[in-house]
Amino acid sequence: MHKGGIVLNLTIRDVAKAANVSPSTVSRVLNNSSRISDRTKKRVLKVIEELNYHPNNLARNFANQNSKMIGLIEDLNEVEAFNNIYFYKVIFGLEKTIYECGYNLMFINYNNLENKDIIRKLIMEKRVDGIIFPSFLFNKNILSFFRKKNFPFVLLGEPFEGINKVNWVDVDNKLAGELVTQHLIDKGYRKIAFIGPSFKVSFTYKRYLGYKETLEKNNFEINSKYVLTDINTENLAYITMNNLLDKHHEIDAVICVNNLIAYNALKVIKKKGLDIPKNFGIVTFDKYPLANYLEPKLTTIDLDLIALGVEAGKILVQSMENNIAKKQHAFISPFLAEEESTLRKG
Amino acid sequence: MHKGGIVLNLTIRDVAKAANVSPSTVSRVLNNSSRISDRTKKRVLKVIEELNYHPNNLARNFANQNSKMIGLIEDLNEVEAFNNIYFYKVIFGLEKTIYECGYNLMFINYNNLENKDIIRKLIMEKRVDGIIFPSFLFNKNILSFFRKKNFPFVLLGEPFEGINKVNWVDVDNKLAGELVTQHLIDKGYRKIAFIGPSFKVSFTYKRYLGYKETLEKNNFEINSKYVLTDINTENLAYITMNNLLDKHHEIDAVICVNNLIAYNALKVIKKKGLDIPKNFGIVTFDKYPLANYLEPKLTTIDLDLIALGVEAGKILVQSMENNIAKKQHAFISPFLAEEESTLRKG
DNA sequence: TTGTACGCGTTATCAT
DNA sequence: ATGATAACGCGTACAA
Repeated sequence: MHKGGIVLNLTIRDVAKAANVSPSTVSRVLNNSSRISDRTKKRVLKVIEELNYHPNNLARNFANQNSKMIGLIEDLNEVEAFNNIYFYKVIFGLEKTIYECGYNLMFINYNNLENKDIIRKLIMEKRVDGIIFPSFLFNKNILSFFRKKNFPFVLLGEPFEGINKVNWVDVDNKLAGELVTQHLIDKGYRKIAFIGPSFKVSFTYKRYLGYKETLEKNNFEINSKYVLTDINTENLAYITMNNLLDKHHEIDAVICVNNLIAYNALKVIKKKGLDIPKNFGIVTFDKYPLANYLEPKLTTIDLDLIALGVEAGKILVQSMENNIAKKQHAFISPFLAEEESTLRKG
Repeated sequence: MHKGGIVLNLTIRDVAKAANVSPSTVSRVLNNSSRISDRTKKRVLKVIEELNYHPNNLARNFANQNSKMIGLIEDLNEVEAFNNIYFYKVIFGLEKTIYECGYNLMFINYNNLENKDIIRKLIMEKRVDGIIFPSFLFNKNILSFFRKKNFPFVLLGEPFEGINKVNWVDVDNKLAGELVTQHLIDKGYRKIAFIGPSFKVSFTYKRYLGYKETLEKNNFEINSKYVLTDINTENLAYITMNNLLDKHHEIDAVICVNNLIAYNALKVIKKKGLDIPKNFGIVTFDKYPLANYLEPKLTTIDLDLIALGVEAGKILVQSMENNIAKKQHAFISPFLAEEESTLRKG
């Protein structure tokens, strides 16, 4: 296609002309919309093929006033390379799911932004048709904005408030805490410690709740001295575990909320000469990256984070296309993966 | 804004009316384009603020015939959770860089696609303004397509052919091999083995080249029996290392091309009772995820993969905006991070 | 079933 | 420095 010497892109009109139909017919074929005779449809398709015509997505989006794009906001930073497993799996599952539904994924790192009002911007400027973001960015203010706009979104992580008013997905961390605690009890461990970051980190608190309730259910005494939180550096994990074992020789198992804490706790346990799993049990959550590469390999509660991404995508697409008011949430079930660190007779 | 009872979005015309200027003036303010009187500019800006007007990005993209979107194609699969570190850092650096230049990132997982002709599709349909993809997807066919379209792109990884005809970024793997080999030599290790995946995996071969040339430079004999490749499972790594040490007691150091091979090699070395670092040295590439969490901690050649993403973004944006014919490439320099596994007097 | 005509919101060109 | 007007390519209401 040339006009005045400048190469132009093929349009729906060019196809129409070549196929001896009107532009709207071509459009209908493209969107395989209602009632087109098979004969013309085939003819048009053939011309499209011959001319190597590709619809201009910019024009389509404009005409439809949608972007066919789903925004994913994450908060990645440079140092925490260990977060990446979470990110990697969620984005894997999410992209796959939405792509199959005809959407593309736009990724935005909150951490890199100077303008923190990104959510409003994306929506007001019609850059995305739906949006997924971590629940820590959610609040009443944002909620009323979404309400007013009637804009579809899904939170990654159960929000602190309004859990029935919005779509969200999360790992069932309480269940994870229950599973791991019951496992230790079944294996005959009796004095079980719990060590993790701050309770403000929601999965820490949830896992703790599972721990606590399972102890209660089994009529175990709950000793607050066995519960250590606010462990946010590797060094602190080491020191804390060391103090704990010095003070409480009766402790015979520990639940570590993350791989890094487990790594350091394990170091302490080995240094003290305790025999794992015979005299001491240790467990953690999430298999990657370390749990299976320590000596001994750690029993973990493994989390299907790909499924988390898949669910987020499904819920979002559903609420975009059906425009349903009913809010959904998905709890991904964790599962026990027993390894050497608790492998003894119950 | 209402028309016939339906809520419409604010347009540039509404702003124009309210500010008593023409739509084109508003447009000029929005794009802070040439010569607008400060007075009108301020007035328009004030109205935009008051009305809470946001430009419709779909219309903008349509009018400009660009998407302000950069496509990143990666090939992630479900199982290889260890590859993700690479992915995480590259996307971090890339997104940051292009966002600052006014572009958004669209992420596509090649692995999830049934239609493998994604690159052409993205470009023909004008879904992206520039594209970044792994060099294994690159070939003559694709090259001629890009040439014809004059479309900007950057390869992740040095391509096998046409290295001066296209933009690409890569880690300087040959240098990495040199650094690590020279380090071992400086530390007094004399019989150095090399163990990795297939030479078809380009970084394996490059690291090997660095190893080989450094041995030559130091007048060390090159023994092909010390070079073991095609190690693509953990089990194979273990067996191969075991055989190697059984046959060649004189070996006193090993270079492991990745963390997983290093993990298994280390197991063998320890099982054989060799004293690290005193009598045996072991090194690997990339710090994450395992190198610093093994006993002993491994000396590594660390790779700044964030910088890789940053460079890819810079080169792409440059070639999009300047439309320069000159092809660029960036080699990211690796650096030695000495740890316990080679920590002895040279 | 197919064709005609117009509108989507912005930017660019050409006036003034 | 600002305004009027014509694209940009597609989808769709309405007509036939």
